Formats: sequence, C-alpha cells, structure tokens
Amino acid sequence: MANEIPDIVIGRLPVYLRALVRMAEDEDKITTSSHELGQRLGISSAQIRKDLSHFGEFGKQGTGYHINYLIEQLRQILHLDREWPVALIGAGSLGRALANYHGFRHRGFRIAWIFDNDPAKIGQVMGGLVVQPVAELAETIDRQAVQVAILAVPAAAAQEISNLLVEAGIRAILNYAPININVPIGIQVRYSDPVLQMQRMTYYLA
Amino acid sequence: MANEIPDIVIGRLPVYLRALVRMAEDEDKITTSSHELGQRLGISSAQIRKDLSHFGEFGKQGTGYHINYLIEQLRQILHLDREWPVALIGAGSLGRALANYHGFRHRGFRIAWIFDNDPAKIGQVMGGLVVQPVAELAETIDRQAVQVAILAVPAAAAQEISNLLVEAGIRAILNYAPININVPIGIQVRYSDPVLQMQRMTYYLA
DNA sequence: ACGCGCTTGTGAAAGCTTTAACTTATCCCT
DNA sequence: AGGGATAAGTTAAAGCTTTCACAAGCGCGT
Repeated sequence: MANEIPDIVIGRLPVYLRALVRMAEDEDKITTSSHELGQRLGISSAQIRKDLSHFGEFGKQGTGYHINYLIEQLRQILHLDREWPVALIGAGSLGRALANYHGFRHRGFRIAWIFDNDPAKIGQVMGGLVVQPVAELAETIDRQAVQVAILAVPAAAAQEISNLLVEAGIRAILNYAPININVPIGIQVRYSDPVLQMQRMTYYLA
Repeated sequence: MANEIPDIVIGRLPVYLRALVRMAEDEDKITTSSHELGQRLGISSAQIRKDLSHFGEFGKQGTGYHINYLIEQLRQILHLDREWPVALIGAGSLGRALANYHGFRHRGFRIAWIFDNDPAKIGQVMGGLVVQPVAELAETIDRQAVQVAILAVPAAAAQEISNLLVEAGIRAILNYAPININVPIGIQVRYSDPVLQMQRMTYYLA
C-alpha cells in the first residue's frame, strides 16, 4: 500500500466520509458494508473496497465496517483531524453567503478572515468577521501561516489575487471565479462554477 | 464520429468554451491553437484535439481554430444555443446569492422561479423574482416544462424535494445540498459542495 | 461446536482515457 | 513560386481505472 495514491481515489474519500457521517449522526447506524454504502452513492461496492484498500484494512469480513472507526480513519487520511483556518477573499453576495454558511465548522474548516478591496465593504461584519482590506491579505496569510483560501472575486481579479495568495504562502485555493487560474506546481486548486456544471448537463437534454 | 461520447469529454467542453469566450471577448483574439488553449488550461493539446474530434473538424491545419466559430459550435453541441429557464429551490443565503448572480444570463441560463417553504421568505423579492411557495413547485415545472433546477435547500430536505422535482418533470439538477441524492436513470445530477472540494485538497497538505 | 450467510481485501482482466507520433494541410516569408 | 514553420486530425500505444471473481475470515443460530 501507500505508494502513490490516484487523485481520483482521494476525490471519493470525502464523499464516503460525508455519507458515513450521515449514517452515524442522522440514522444512528453502527456498521455498514461496502455494498450498502455503494448503493447509496451509486458506486460499486468493489470500488469502495479497492479505494479503501490503498490505505489499510478497515473492515471485518462478514460484518463490514464500523462506521465511527472508518470516519475517524478517513479524517486522519484527509488531514481533517484538525481545524483548517480559511481566508475568504471577496465580500460580495457569494462571499457573504459563504461567510454565513455553517457547514464548514463541523467538517474541518473555519473561515477566519474575509478580505475585499471595496472601501464600502471593508469594515462591514459578515458571519461574525470584519471585512479586511485586501492590502493586508499577504501579511495576514504569512503571519498566521494560513494554507487554505476561498476565492470569491470577479473573474477579472482572480488571477491577480491568486498570485498574491501563492506568494503569501497559500497552498490550496477553492476558486469560485468563473475562470481558470494558473498556479505553480504543488499548489492545489479546485473549482466551483455552477454554470460549468449546468452546461455539462444540458448536453444530455433534448 | 458521434457514437457514444464519453461523459468526461462532455465535461471538458464547457471549460474550453469558457476559455474561448474569454479570449474572444476580453482579449480580442481571433484564432487560437490547441496548444495555446491547452497551455492556459493545463491540459495537453492532444487531448483538446481528440475531444473536439468526437464532434467534427473545427480547425485548420497551420492556423488553428477560429475562436468565434468554435464557440458557436460548442454552444450547439452543448445545447446552449437557447436560454434554459431554471427553477431555484431554496431562498436562504445561498439561494439569494444565486438569484443575484449575473453570470447565468450570458452563459445559457436564466433563473426564472424561486421557491421556498418558509412563510417568512415567501413573497420576498430576490434577484427580481418573488419567492413562491414550494407547494406550487410541481405545478409550475409541469406547466412551464422546466427541465433544469438548482437545489439550494438543507441536506435534510434535499431528497424529498428532488423526488418532487423529478416527478414534476425536471431532467437536470444541480445540487448544492451536502448530501448525495438518488434519482432515476436518465436524470442528470451534478454536485456543488465546497467542503468536499476542500477536503480533497487537505489530503495533499502536510 | 459447527456450518452457513455474509463480507472483506485482492490479483487479474476488462474497459476506458490520455499521450505520443505521424500524415496532411495551410500560411507566411523570401 | 517554393520552402519552412505551424498545427489539425488520427491511429496506435501506453497508462490508468473499474470491475470481476474468489479465497479467507467472521459471527450467528442451531
């Protein structure tokens, strides 16, 4: 095990984790099987077992997986056994929605700073935080050793802010701007553009 | 050509489209090459050529692609040569942000209805639309032949609303709720859960 | 105590996706 | 007008991912 694990496998682990947490917390289930989990997620049981096998042996033959134990293991693997402070850049309507979203807290993340370059927004309170000027971005990230940022700025500003973030020491960016950004190798970037997702679906519609 | 095109290819077309539109509109470029486009997107030129070759021949040897022509072709392929009306379910802070987002309009979509089940939200105006009661969801979707919906409700409600949507005739759902939903085959579902994306990145952080 | 159900982890096979490499075509410059 | 540079489209190979199928292990009920 533990050679070089395919990124596509890593991408499924959070999905498993989310489903397992739901089973444990909302359904009071104690154990599950690869078959049950797969059924729910629309994934084959073989794939789930294979994915997990990259990291060790977490189940028991005949019984399946102890849900809480597997949750704990997945959290360790994904480095969610700590809380990641996040810098949110952009205090527009999306930024505000993200700042007010309570779903980060229980899943390993805490939005700890909000930045914007609009003087009208700086100083406003969002999700309990005061919006800071972008000018202080680099200093804050550097001093606090922040590693994760969410980019919720207009497309035109995204590359420039991204450069700033990387230079200041950010190592993972979730980009909501509808544009591709270029970063040095080793920096993680993921995208969230609802339109891209919808355009992918309309292909299949008459 | 035109046998059964892999979904993974379909998924990249909107990305190409987005980059091409940017080249045309913001950079006044007339032509591009698979190499240039690939460089920008961090994709190999061979992959771009291969992807496009599923649908026809759009370029010219020695010159590359005429950007506006390729945009037009991609829009046709993805059925974006029309405007898709979208039903948005959920008028919380995310729903509000989506309702106010102006990025849909130029890319093939228009949020045409907003629904919520909270009496305090019903009647409010968001993004120029009046929030409607969920009770009228099915009737509206059915009567207007709406095919695309955005689900921005709490996880606990997502499966139930999804069932309603499907029964009313929806054929594509963009799900923002942090939960997997099950739908009949033939119904498109895509997900947007920022936490999933961030959890995928923290694996690579120390 | 034992056998039968169930379920894991896994090695090999099948299936799918990406890349490499090449032929052919076009354009531009001299 | 011709040669060199560029770049599409394509076939085959390489690489990657998923599925299959089975041995081995566990636990429950009799």
